[in-house]
Amino acid sequence: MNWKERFPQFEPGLIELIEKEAVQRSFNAGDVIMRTGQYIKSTALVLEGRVKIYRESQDGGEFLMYYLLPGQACAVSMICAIQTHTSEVMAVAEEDSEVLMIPVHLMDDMMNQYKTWYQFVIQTYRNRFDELLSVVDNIAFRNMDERLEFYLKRYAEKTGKKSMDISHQQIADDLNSSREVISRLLKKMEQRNLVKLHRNMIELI
Amino acid sequence: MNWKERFPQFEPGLIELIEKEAVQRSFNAGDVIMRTGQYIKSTALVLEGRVKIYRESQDGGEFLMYYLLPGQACAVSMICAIQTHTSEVMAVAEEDSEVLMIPVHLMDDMMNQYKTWYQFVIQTYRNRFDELLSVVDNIAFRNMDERLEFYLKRYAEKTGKKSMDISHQQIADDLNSSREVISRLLKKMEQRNLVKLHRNMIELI
DNA sequence: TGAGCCCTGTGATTTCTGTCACCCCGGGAG
DNA sequence: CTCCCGGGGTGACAGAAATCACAGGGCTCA
Repeated sequence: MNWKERFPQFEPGLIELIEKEAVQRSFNAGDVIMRTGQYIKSTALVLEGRVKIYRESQDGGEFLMYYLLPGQACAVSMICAIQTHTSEVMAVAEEDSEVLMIPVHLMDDMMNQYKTWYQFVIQTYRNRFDELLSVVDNIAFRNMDERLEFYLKRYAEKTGKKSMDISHQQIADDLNSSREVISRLLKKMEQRNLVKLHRNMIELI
Repeated sequence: MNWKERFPQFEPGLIELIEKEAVQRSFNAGDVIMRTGQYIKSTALVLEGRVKIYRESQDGGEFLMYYLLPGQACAVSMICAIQTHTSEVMAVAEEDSEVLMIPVHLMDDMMNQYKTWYQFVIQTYRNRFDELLSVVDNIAFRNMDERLEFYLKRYAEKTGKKSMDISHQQIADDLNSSREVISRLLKKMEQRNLVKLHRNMIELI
């Protein structure tokens, strides 16, 4: 699929520029696209697949913030890009993914010259900010059982599937919890007839 | 103090427009500037004082996100403004404050016509996003004792004072915790010689 | 076929936090 | 001055979650 179809709103001049300067890269499921502390050289637009953005703590903990789907971009990479910062988050391909990498040194001009670009950037900030807000809500106000339900619901939404191929351990990592806790809570959900548990797979009901 | 001195970066045309269309309002300490669920009619720029932005849960819990100081603006009000949404956060004056209210229907044109304005908006998004990230870090990875230390440090930074006039109950509210827990943790901090406790006042060391 | 690994279930224990109960103290209102 | 109220200290307890320990089952690979 041609990348332009993912971003039909972009104006011709912008498309030309991207065509000339950006690089399209493929990642396999599990590949790290951007690492915490890494110097950012490009802004990433997702074309295909699914990218997971999460935060890392000093002592090895992880915490999932949100997913990027085709047509979306990483707000953090834009933020850091403009300031020539290092990344504050990890980006990992959760499925095989196609990503368009736009060199950061172009950002300033693109913002100035292409209205459709800065609209896209603003839109991106807004969406990520909103998602971050709901994430804050969850960890600030909710117990693990409710957070788990939210997690599963969101996962199903993003993948569009009712059955998710994921282990309890992975969920625990994403929620910065532990496997046993997740297992127990899932068991309870199964008893409430909300899910059906299988090996490496959870079915939503 | 004239509001223009708070925003020296704004270009002449923008200043004129704001002069003509915006309204300056005064709030006393404790006044609610924006309520959760309220329809947003203006974007707020802080001129004087200190404004607290926090999230509310359905069941009465609060959770402090960050402070706005003079020269800063509420990213959330911009987000909602552009989409003509309702507010997702509370904004309360923590000190007597002066706020410039810019009607939301102007936002689109301002973004298009005034470069200094959209730079300001982008900057605002970036800063708030960054703050939100560090907030997420704290609640996701840290225990209450570390969150408390972070809270006190930030409070001292924002006010520029080493002694803060605040009750344990207020801190507990901001952290969505309870008074007893905060009291105990503060006691421990006092034993570690990090603070000195007084009635309605905490001294940082 | 057997070894090793990962996934899952489950009990026991511990730590952290929230909640309840009750205390004292200081300061302002009457 | 006394009363009352909000601020703060503290113990006891409850519940959530993390941690430890261990067992069984399935899958892969030699």
